[in-house]
Amino acid sequence: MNISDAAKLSGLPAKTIRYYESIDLFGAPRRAANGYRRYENTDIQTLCFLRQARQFGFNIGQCRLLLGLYKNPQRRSTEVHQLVSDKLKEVDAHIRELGETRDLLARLVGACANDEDAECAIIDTLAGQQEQSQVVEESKP
Amino acid sequence: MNISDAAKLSGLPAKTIRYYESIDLFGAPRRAANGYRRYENTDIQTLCFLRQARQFGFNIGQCRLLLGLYKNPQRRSTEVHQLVSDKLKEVDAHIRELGETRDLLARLVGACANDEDAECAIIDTLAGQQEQSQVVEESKP
DNA sequence: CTAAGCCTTACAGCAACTGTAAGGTCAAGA
DNA sequence: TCTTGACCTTACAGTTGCTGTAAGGCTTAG
Repeated sequence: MNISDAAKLSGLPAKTIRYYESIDLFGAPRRAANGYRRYENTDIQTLCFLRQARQFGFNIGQCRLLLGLYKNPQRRSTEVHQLVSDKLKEVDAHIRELGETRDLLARLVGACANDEDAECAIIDTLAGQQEQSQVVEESKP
Repeated sequence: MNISDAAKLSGLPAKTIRYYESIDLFGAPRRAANGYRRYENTDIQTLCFLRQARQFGFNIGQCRLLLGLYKNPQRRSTEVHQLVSDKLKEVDAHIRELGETRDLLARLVGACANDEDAECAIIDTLAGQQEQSQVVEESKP
């Protein structure tokens, strides 16, 4: 099948499939006489694997590792487990971080008068110079 | 003061300050005779504002808007409120999305035997072809 | 014959920086 | 005075994971 069929079946844009080929994430398929890429059903499996892994937040390097395990019949499931639980920790950390940002934003929203006045607690907070402990002298007055 | 002082005081890398100048987010400061950028204390306020806004997840475009409001004494706090509560909604949506990913990952981790065997529920799940409803015929068999 | 709809490559662009190279400036110490 | 090191400058490339665009070739239906 041609690349657009592979795209439909895998759920990845054709452009992305070519991109994965260009970075050697997905092996180059054989070509038809006219130069068109020809994909097999097994290629679709692999492309789906990549789409899913990306959807789960694995970056390209991690996808490469996962794909190596996927293709390796001698893999041990504990290796896969390790990769995925590391990613889980990563996502958890990200969620916590975002949660803190969320709370700070909520506090800002709550503090703002939300009226026609120029005075604004949000602006005041954003302009706060947390990093500045003292005023520095001009290098050359 | 020179750019490295401004960097220390604002908490932004000097490189980032130059970058903000290059994209017209932060106005170019006057130059000393030797060509060095000279920053005033009021510049530090603005740079801190930008650092904080970026930390809160506002992108450069949104920072531009916020900065406009910051610098405009005729602003109405409701405009600021709008921007920030929009961002809050954005962050909430992002957190929900990540939460779903987290749950799916946790399910994967739970399903994996985590042993020396090659059989792995994670690999099986990732290879699942959700998008594929039927096998497509070869375009040219 | 032509028009649409595929396919190909190559290059540019996105966000928001960060790294590197190549060179100018400045203050302190031997 | 020379030199060393820490600044500063610009310009360009690289990062991540694609996506858009251009320019052209192939294929198929009418």
